[in-house]
Amino acid sequence: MFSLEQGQQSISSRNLADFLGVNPWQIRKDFSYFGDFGTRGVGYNIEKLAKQIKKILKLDAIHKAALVGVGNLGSAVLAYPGFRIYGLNIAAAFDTDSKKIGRKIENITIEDVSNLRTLKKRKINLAIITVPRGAAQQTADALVNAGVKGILNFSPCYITVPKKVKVITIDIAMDLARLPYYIPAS
Amino acid sequence: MFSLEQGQQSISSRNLADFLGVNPWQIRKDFSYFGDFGTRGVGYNIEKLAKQIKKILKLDAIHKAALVGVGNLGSAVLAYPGFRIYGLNIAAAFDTDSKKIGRKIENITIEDVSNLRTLKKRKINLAIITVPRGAAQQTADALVNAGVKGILNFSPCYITVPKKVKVITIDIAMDLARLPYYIPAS
DNA sequence: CTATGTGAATTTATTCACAGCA
DNA sequence: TGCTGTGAATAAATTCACATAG
Repeated sequence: MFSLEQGQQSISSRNLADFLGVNPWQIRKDFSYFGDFGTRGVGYNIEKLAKQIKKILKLDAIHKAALVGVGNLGSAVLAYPGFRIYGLNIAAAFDTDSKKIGRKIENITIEDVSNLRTLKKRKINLAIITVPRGAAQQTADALVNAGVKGILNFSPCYITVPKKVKVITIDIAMDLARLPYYIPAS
Repeated sequence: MFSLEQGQQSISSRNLADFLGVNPWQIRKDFSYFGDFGTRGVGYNIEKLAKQIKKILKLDAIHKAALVGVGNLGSAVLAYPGFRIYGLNIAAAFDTDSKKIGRKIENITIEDVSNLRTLKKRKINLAIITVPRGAAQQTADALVNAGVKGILNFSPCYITVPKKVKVITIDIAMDLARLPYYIPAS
């Protein structure tokens, strides 16, 4: 179905399509919308392709993010591997619990939420909300005030922000709820 | 923009559309594909509508799920509110750590992963994987063996399963990486 | 000869406009 | 009159076919 040797320079639309489970012409059409970065008769240079895609997705620069709420979920997110390959860097963590403040987790010192207003100065404009549901909105308000432009929200609730701010909400229960749809009736 | 009184019986396609941020005719067209469950001149009976949607999404029955890996992330998922409204019930938790086995968390006793094979007997066919990346594939294999039909995977890696099994992977880093795309260059 | 890039053909989705029912 | 449900019109996405570059 799919073969790609270690150290290979290029990949064809067919190889990519097989790997992703789509058609070759979809790959080619989609790429062509952003310019022609393939070589006829050969395929797509892997390094060049990765660079192009990162530029298109605006992942060609380092982005710093803050995390608010260092409970179980927050700790898990801080320990989550793989942020780096997207150019992401969790640069600060905040909580309200005085027992946690000052402690270090994953090399990051937990700060009091009152320090959130320093985010703009520190050029952090992404944030992750992992606080209890009841505190989500006020946390979002504080983040927006601190100049944050994008929020990843793990609280199972709607939060209201100015429309210049982008919010992505991850509702674990909703994701789990999608599964039964694909399962044939027993 | 949107008004809906407490205790109201029906909702119009316009109200729903405003609330969801889409057009009224989208609502009507989409619903019509599944039959006509609205009343002309009035709107959609809320209770009936909810029941229909639950049936379409196969959420009209209780689904039991198991969680494997009771670390920070697993504990957070067990404590996550809101599973019930989707008819979901996390009925079992598993780990390999003998220090955790037997302990109770959120009223669920943590079992040894060797007990996974009992899932079929217990009619649990959904599972959540919150184990470290290196253990994800073998966990998935054990789950498939135990008759699990749907897996929600929080490990940032591809897992291979028979195609009759549905996997939804949540990669927190990838979700965070989506945000910069929406943020105007500073 | 191989694999891209792209117009043209086809299919699918969205939007509109209004007939029909409460 | 008000709002749904749906055929028709429009727009968008997908698929095809092939000229073209390496």
